[in-house]
Amino acid sequence: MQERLNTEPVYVISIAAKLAETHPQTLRMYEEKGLVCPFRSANNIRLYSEADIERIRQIQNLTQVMGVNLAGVEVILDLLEKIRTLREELEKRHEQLRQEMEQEFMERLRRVAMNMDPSGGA
Amino acid sequence: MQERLNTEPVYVISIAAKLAETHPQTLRMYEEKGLVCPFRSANNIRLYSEADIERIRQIQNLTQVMGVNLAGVEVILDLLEKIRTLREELEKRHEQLRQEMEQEFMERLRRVAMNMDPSGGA
DNA sequence: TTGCTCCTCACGTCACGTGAGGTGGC
DNA sequence: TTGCTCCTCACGTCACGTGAGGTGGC
Repeated sequence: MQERLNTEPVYVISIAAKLAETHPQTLRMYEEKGLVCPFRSANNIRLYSEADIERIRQIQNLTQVMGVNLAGVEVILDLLEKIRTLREELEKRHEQLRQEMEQEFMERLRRVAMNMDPSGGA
Repeated sequence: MQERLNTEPVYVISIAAKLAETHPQTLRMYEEKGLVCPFRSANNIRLYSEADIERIRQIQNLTQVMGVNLAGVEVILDLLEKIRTLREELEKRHEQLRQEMEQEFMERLRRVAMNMDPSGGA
């Protein structure tokens, strides 16, 4: 439906639980274990964002479908994040290398040109 | 002690269990779940390699220290393997890019030289 | 008042580790 | 025979999910 995830925390716990097809008490447990940390309103009510819901769904998939416990979920989510970071970092390094080599090329080209046409050199 | 891991399967289950500080029955369970698959001798005896022992230690660390269950261990070991592969792959691509750009440089240099010294060109 | 929220306590179920028990081949 | 191996069965413990019970503010 939505083109991008709404990161504004807007869902109270009952709605969040329905959206992620789980139980409010389970969400409170996830928070206690530091797995999903919703915003709190001024009067202490938990408020979940779309991103939170998506994370809850991912956790549900790991626990219910794959049988992973919450200690495992924590490690796995960290590793997935690490993979994402690694990919981005290496993408960046790739681009950086390309630019460095382009610069080196220009430098070498300049030197070669100076050798071939001494009148232009110092 | 050893410089590199011996991949020959040489340890029977009691020795393997002692080396990894666990119990033979636990190793049988790991095998049943497909986590550690030792060789079998002609008379059906399990034989573990150094690499197997190292993997068992890694599993022990995940379960005993970090509290991850075996379903989680399976996912985590897969992800760690994926990270290793990803790193190697991108290392390779990095080197490949370097060579491609070097080739491109030589090509561009050749063209420039032809322009600057028409007598040498066709 | 109704329907939500907050919290804590407790129970059922299941996975994992571990031991026991009985077998068989060097 | 001794000490290993193989296997299966069963129990204790713990984590997780879930419900109940009692509170408080729109």
